[in-house]
Amino acid sequence: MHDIRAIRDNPEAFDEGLARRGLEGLSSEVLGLDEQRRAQILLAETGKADLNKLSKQAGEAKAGGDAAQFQEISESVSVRKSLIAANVELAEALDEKLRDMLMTIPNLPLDEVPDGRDEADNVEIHRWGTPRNFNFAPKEHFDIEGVKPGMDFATAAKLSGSRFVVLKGAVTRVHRALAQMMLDTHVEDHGLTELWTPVLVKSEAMYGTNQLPKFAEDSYQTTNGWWLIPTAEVTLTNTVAGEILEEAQLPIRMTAHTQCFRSEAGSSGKDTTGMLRQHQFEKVEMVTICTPQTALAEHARMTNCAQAILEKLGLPYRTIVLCTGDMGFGAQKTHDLEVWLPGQNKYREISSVSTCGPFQARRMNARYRPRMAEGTGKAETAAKPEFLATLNGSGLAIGRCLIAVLENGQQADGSVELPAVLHPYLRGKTRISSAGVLE
RNA sequence: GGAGAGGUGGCGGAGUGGUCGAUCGCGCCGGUCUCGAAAACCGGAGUGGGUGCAAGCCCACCGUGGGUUCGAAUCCCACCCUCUCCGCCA
Repeated sequence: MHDIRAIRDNPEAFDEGLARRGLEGLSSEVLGLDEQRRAQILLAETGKADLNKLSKQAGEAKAGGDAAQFQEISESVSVRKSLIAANVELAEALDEKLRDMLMTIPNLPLDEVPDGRDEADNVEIHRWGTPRNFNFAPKEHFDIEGVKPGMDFATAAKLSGSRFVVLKGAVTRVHRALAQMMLDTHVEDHGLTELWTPVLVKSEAMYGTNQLPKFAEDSYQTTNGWWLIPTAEVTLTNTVAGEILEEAQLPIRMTAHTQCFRSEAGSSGKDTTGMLRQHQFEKVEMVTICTPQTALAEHARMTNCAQAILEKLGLPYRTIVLCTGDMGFGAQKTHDLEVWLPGQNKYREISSVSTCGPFQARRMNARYRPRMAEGTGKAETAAKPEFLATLNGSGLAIGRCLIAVLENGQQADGSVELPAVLHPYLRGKTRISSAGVLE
């Protein structure tokens, strides 16, 4: 959510930011509403101040035993009350209207983010690994002989419909090994704290991380009002909602392995075969809570954490900066990691790492108390709470990572050689045979 | 699901109709003392909003939403949440 003061102070910058995202300027609309709202607040509060004064006088009259005076004041109060109530109601309505408007306006891109309309304008900033030279035509994951017995879309369709999968045998072991390897790496090599969280959350949490109010149709809701999280960003980030942290506690770097649920409402027809795009999938998520000043450094760090996983797996990838027109709603800057999928002969998104600045924190009312500079301890310099910065990134999407491992490791005979880093997690097994057996 | 207790400022914990935005303790900040620190003592400090060049003034906030009253943290109603015990259960 945007800070109305910032818009008031610099409406041009606000509109320029929106323009960079390909959106119409909204400052005049927002500020017009803000002005109305403030005028109404003034009206309502003046009325309330009046009433408060009269109440006090009534109390004094009563204490002084002046019944006539008390009677007169009481009556004058009741006459004014309804008018003031109407003013208060209108003020609240305008306040809510402004808040609702601010809630649906996306975050502004940082200066350094490249301008552009869509994914064609994204900029590659890093490339690692060389796609293997296959001496045969590499297949997509669901067509590889050794994978077929372990990836059952027909049975999943019977149970749940399209965009679901049943994994069996060797493939489940690899899937599970990937999750463990990612978590262990983040915890031990990268110093993140592992959390295990609910996947059912209240609406407030979904508001905090921008899924609501604008993107309700992308997620699932239970009959009693809980939402199924589309990503652990929701639970991890909202752990600090409503809190005031001490600067010394920062940064807080978290990771969690969870199920994720997405309706994929806007993507019918896209990636319909295979398990690239599912309604239910697993992901290891990373979230950092820090000061706005350190957010960019943390963003770079988090990108490295995600890249490290792909490098450990020996999977070729590239990292791109999303252009202004392709960034998600809450992001100030986003890196996407794209892994090489030989079956598709393409790089495909496997991780998205974003800094939101104080945008989500403002929604969540998540703040920190800045450390005071030494020797400046006057009362007026006492540290006021400020909004935190929040960052999130996949580290990584496990299903997509599984696909990448299978496609990149496939052999001419339909077997799959698995990355060495996974062998310990497979009790020394190194490959899936063309018959689908882990050996 | 049943019974009970409770939700107050950064934390702990008072407060049961009118200078209570809230006693007190801890923690925090400044000062005195000290070579320096600790202790002790003195002083300061809630959050959000409106208004004003500013000093300041005003409004709201004691889980949430209603109600009673001239006036509510305090009384009434509904809801939410937490904790304890019992039951059931992975």
